[in-house]
Amino acid sequence: MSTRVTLKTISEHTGLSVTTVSRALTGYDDVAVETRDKIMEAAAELGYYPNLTARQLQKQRTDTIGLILPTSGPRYNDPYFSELIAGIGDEMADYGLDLLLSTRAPGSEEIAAYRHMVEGKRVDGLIVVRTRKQDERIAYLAGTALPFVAFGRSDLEIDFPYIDEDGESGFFQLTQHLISQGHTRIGFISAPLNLLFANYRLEGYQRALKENNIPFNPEYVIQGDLTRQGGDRSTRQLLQLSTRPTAIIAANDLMALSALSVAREYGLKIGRDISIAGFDDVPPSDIFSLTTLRQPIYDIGRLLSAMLFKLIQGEPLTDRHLLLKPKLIIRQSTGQAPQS
Amino acid sequence: MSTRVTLKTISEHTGLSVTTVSRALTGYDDVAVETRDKIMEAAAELGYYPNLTARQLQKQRTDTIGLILPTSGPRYNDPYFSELIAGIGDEMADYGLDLLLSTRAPGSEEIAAYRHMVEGKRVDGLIVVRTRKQDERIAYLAGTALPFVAFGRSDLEIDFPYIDEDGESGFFQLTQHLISQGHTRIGFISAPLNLLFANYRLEGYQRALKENNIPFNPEYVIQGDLTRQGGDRSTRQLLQLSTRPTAIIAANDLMALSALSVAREYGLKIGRDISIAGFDDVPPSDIFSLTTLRQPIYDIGRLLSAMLFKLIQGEPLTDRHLLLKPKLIIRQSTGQAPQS
DNA sequence: GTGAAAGCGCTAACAC
DNA sequence: GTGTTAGCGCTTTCAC
Repeated sequence: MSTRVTLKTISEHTGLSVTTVSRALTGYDDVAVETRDKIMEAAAELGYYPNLTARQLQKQRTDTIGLILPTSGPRYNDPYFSELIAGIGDEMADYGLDLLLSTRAPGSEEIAAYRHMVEGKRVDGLIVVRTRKQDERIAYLAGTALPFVAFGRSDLEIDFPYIDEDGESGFFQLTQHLISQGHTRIGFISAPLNLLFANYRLEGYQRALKENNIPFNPEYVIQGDLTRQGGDRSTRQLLQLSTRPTAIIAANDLMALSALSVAREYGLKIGRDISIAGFDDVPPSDIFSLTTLRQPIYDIGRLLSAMLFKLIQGEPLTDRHLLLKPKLIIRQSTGQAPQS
Repeated sequence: MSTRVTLKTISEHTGLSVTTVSRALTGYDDVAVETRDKIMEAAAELGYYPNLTARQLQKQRTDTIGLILPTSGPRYNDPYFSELIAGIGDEMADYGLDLLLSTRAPGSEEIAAYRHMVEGKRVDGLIVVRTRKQDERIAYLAGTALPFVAFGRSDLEIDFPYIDEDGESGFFQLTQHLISQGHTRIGFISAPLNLLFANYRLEGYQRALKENNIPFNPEYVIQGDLTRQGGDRSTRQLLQLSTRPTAIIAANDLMALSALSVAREYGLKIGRDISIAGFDDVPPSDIFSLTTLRQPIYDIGRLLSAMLFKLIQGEPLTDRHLLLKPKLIIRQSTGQAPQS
């Protein structure tokens, strides 16, 4: 059964040249109707399917885009990437493009994976996610002819197409909301500051404090690592302070959910004794009435793909830079500040 | 800059034939040391990187494995797949294999995606996840020469390599545990029964009831859909019964977490008024002290990949079938059955 | 409308 | 040791 069926096979079966077979199958219209029918029939009968690798080599196009996920440690810990992949995958499927995916921890191996895809000519374009300070991936890709889009801005002096959520505005809004509920001691569990979005979120928080003349207390800012464990640790640190915060904002939902749990353990009633909020609105967050900023990750995946597809097609982009406003979702985990 | 550097380029620069260049670069030892050095140098200088597509065509090997995720609807909703992808991606990276990923809802499009990968010769092997009743993917692949492994067993009369968790034993254990705590009215939020694992889990639950002479009450079994929303709906249905269950088991954590939240809404104290348990032990579950069965999804991803790699290499498998025992993790969400 | 020839970039068999 | 030739399976001129 595994006798390979190629154009040649069909050519031999029909007595027509490989060229004609190719043209008939590709749907060219300069082929006589009856030859086409004959070829189609033979192809169906033989179970022909084009060898995509051969086609790629010939066309110098892979119809594939690349995505390299920056992992960290054995556990992945974030529904975030699931959503993103689904968005990208679904959109790419609409365009008939495949997705080549790798997982690699930041570092030299990661760049090697990029080189592998780019210089090995395995993809027509790339999506970079979770941009970092002085992002080497961006720097590398910018020196390349390959189209790419990023989820996240950059501090490099390079112009490239991206989509980002406006974390500054989001966390400003959220902090502002908490302040309006009487909170002045607001803890902040940050993401690692080498991730660019972490900085924006922190800035939004700081701006809100400033505009409300609330002094910035460095003790209230803890650098978490976006994981459950990090959220747990950071929350404990905050709750052990002599004057503990009445509210805690975490840079992502996963850490906020951890905070929820730790606070309960401390006997605090969520939304009354302490307010807690996050960022992302990932699936389990609504279950726990977590106040958060909604970031439509699935849709962002689709948008990124749509942008990249246009770039690959050589079409102009209407917007090279898209800054999405996250939506504040107020739930039960935040409330009036306690009278202290 | 984008002048393609191929073997030919190096050949011209060094005055050596393409063949020799190829051999030197691939590390054959039948090349004179000085020619090799000369070639290496030229390659480095020119920034040569092999065209992987060309190599694939020639070697009839793609060094790529495929994974098609069965998605359903716009939201993906499950940290489960993130973990799995990380496991697969990390292991494949160790083998130097790439991962070609698609997302497709079950149906004809899905099979088309499989055909695309298989018959288009895009991959050397495939991983099938979440097996279903009369799984057409398995049936299709079994009729193919391509190596594949599955996460999940099958009800088809086909022998194929798989890894599965023993959901029957897991849910038997869990149900048994609840019964030993005095529960006799135990609700069960099932996964869709076309998913094979759903049946095993249900059977484990039923066996535990039977062995303890507790009559099976069909009203207590609701078919959920593994999502947050499904868990919510199903829980409400259970809690509205005239004699409501004192415990609820859900086929996955996401639904169990929903149940937790709904029960709270009903004013029930978790672990006292009602016991709730799930399956998976995904990241947020420990935060909410959910009793559950731990399934090491990341590791399963690695194991699946290791198996597939062996198959591709033509090495024999030590175990064609691996049935993992999930580990019962007892947390605060379950406790003694209330009196009454 | 159809076919012959060339070539995408690589590796492998076989000379020399 | 190195080069020549052939070929992986496809598409694309360019004749006829």
